[in-house]
Amino acid sequence: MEEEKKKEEVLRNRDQMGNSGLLFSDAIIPNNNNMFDFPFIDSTDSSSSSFKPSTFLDLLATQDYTPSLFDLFSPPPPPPPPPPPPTSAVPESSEVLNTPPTPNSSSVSCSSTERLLDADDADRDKSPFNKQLKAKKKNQKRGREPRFAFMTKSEVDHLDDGYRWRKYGQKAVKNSPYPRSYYRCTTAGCGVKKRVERSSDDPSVVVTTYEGQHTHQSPIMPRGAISAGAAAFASPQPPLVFPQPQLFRNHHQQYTYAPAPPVDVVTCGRGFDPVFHSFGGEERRRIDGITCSNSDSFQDHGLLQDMIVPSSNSLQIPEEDKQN
DNA sequence: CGGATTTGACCTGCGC
DNA sequence: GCGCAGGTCAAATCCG
Repeated sequence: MEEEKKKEEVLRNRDQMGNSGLLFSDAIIPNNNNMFDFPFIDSTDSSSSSFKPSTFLDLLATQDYTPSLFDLFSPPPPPPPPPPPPTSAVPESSEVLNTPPTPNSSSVSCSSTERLLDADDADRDKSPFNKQLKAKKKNQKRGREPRFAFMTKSEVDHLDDGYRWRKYGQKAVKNSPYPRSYYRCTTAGCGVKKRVERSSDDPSVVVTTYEGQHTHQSPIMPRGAISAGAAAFASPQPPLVFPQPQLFRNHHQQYTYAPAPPVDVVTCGRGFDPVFHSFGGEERRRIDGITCSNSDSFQDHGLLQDMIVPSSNSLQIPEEDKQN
């Protein structure tokens, strides 16, 4: 019963989001598949062939050198990618929406990752913090950093993802009664930022957007749990990591996919399925060709459980990658 | 007392 | 060029 209600709620949210579109100017990529079924080929990895786990779990089992789940979404090393022409429809910044695991969060959606790290971004990642900030100011352009967005149904705005964040600003968002909070990773040398805001359409949904990649491991992250990510992207260098969702430990979380994104991301065949349950669940089921796991029967596999990943075909693949 | 948060001001990009 | 909105800074304040 409860499950049914949850599903309905998720669907509702999904619809709302779909109709109104998230605030994200960035693309939110919907996925039809359970994150774990998703082949994790990050667009970043031009050679997706290197690693194609069939499920997230596979990823986990495969590699462990990477600390965070988000690694999966880490942008590829440095492909000097000439920004795809507008026609390519590849948005400057695609984001991956996933579910941030927090106690209060119940549903999440995921989008795609932005893959292009322009030189500027790369520099920032390497440079000291203040330098990054200054650079940012100079090049304040939206959608340039790799982003990873989560839509979480949560009562709390700031979800604990395992990293330490420091709030450095808050702004009112146009067309939204809810303010947007800006956080920066407090780890020295790590310029990862994240924005947290509530959906104006559905106040119960918190949209968390991670920007940049962690240059360190999650301070409170149990190593094995999430390492799969990096592997997924087959990125030879695991240094950069996305915020690690410690939230994934929470059970009974449902995930919702964001509405179809205006991105040229390759979306799954038919839109996305709004509700995804924690992966690793025993009762995975296919809905419309989508594999889902039942949150109720969900077992604790670590943070990853709650992660929902876009299906392989829903993953946005950069033009350059596609060509490869 | 040190670290985190708040909050108004400032800067930058973008659309008109 | 101007105004708006988003993003960041930094001083003040709060809290453990």
